[in-house]
Amino acid sequence: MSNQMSVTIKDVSKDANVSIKTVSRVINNEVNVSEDTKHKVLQSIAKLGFKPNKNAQSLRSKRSYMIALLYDNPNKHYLADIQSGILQVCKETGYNLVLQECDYQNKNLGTEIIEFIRDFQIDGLILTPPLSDMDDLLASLDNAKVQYSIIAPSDKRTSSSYVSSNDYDATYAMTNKIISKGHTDIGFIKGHHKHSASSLRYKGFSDALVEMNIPVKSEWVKEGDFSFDSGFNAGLEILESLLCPSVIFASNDYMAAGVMKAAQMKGIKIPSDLCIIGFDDSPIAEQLWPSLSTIRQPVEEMACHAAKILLGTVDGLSEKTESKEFKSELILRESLISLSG
Amino acid sequence: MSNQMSVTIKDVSKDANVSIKTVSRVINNEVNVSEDTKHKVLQSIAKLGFKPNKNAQSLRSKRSYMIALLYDNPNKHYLADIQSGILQVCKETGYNLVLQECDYQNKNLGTEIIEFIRDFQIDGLILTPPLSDMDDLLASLDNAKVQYSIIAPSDKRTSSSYVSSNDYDATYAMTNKIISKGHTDIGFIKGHHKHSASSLRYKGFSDALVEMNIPVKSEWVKEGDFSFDSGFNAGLEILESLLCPSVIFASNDYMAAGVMKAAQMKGIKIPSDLCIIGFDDSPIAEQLWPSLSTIRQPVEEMACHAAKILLGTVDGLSEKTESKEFKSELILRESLISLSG
DNA sequence: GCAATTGCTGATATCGTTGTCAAAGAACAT
DNA sequence: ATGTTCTTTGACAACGATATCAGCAATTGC
Repeated sequence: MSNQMSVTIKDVSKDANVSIKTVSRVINNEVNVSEDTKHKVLQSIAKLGFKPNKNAQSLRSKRSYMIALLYDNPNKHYLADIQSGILQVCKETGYNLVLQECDYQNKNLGTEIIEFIRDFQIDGLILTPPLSDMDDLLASLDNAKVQYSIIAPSDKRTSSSYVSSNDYDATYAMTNKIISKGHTDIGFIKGHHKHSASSLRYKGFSDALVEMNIPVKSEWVKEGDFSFDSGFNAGLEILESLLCPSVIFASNDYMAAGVMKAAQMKGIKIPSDLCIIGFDDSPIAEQLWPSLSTIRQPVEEMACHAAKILLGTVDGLSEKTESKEFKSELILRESLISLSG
Repeated sequence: MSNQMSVTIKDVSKDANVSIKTVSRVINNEVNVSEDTKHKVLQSIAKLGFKPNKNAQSLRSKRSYMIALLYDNPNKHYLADIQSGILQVCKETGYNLVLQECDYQNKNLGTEIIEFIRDFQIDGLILTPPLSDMDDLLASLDNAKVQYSIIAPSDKRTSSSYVSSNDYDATYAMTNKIISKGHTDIGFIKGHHKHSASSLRYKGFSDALVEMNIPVKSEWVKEGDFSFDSGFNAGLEILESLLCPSVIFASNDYMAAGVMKAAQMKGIKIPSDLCIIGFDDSPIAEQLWPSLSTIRQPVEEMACHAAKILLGTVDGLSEKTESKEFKSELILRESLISLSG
């Protein structure tokens, strides 16, 4: 039978025959509590099944034990992975996650976020692209002394706390892999221009080409926005050129899937007539036929790390965690083959 | 410049020259406050930019202004839609959403959920399938007097608060549509057996066949678990039968996509050799080639409604919202054509 | 040996609300 | 005029934790 009334710090203090302050000290792992009393208190806590009341803690200590995830990203798989990474850490540390969808085009975004934090006394934020790419936003957060950690490609180092991915290196490596298979006619579909990942991925691609003395053909380079439709349209455009490339490298898997559909509709055989490469290793990459060669970033792990960083600075109890760059992995599947003839 | 210290009810009471209790009354829309004082207080609130402190409110009133979404569902698009529906309502009402991933096989699930609610003083729950299908879980929640609303197929009426979908009618209608195109050899892939939607969808299918005097061929009926892989495997099995059906109807789009890949790998042309039908209208349905005929449920709207129902019972301020059944819509795309010959 | 420091503990104020209860005045009934 | 009810209001306690500060004992320094 569970009691209607919940156990409070007062009950524990009575049971353990100490003051409530001492119980509080034990809960918060403060120094200067003798081993004896600590043990006594912990026993009473376990015996009574005491759990501190979050609201009372928050009210008094001005901390909410809540962190918020800010996002403006249509990719639901990406977001879901981010969420589960953060939730893992939250579960361990007793924090709670609040979701906040933002509009990156909103002029008052900074103000609204700071207001949101004040209203709910949010302890810290985790920002994902493209929000993590907005320097002015980060500046206002810094200015308001808001704690946050960001998940972003490797060129963003404005924040002291970040988790980054090596987008440049990844596309550079993949492009070399493509070239090593004998291809020289390679198209590219860029991502949304507001994401810093977009330019980094393109730069990795073009640098690799240039380094091998392969010219970048501008009619084979299109700009998408990471959506399936934009990939589909860009794919159609490229495939209507007089001369078609033998490979199209899209900046994410959804756009790559769009290219694949466009090619299939035009009767172009994949991979014999056209190879397609994506980025992200979304579930769809494996589900397409032929399956998509792509690049995997450990998104969930990155989110996990971002949460640890944030809680390390926000929560005195947790240990500090360092910023870190995560490495991507090339995933080679059916959609990329050696150039025949 | 925003003040470091935030404005409290005390500041408002001083400014409006009333007691703090009267301010509290105005905030909470209590009766028996004269129009004059109410107006005065509201003006002071606006002037000072006062926002009640959630933690203090929660501590005193024993309500957290947080609701939780419980789920155990691998379909990320579905979850994302559910989330955004709930978040819309939360934003309007000032509530907050907490995510809680559950394991439906966990023997102690009921106990753990009740503990979770007690710890965080969660005001109410929203349950999604398959959790919303677990009668024993719902019973323990009822028993613990936990407020919740459920999103589930139409046969679940244990809770007084539910949002339901007409899965039976939808597959029944789609099956008739298939038959009207001249098909009689129709395979079916069931969903995960723990979801009540699975049996309802199958029943809608088989009832429609039986009613038209078309026998259900058991070698063309397989059980999947809503995942792409399970659809792929079930598809392979069916397509290796001596006699292949001219249509395969899968209980969701991911399984349908699996079937499509299996067929394409075996060189079976879609839709001329085999038509494929899905369920859910996930984004992938439009992205496949040929695009998938499927059934759309207004998931986001349903979640929105579920949140309104919950807050109607939890929050005295919100108005009560009634339970409701939402209708599905048949989406006909390239993957279904009339039987030729 | 005495002062200064350190380690441990508890009494009490406090966070910002809502709940309880009583009081004052108006309205109405007798 | 008096009693009863209803409306409106405020003083003060309470929610369950942490913060402040003071006190006492044990240790250290000289």
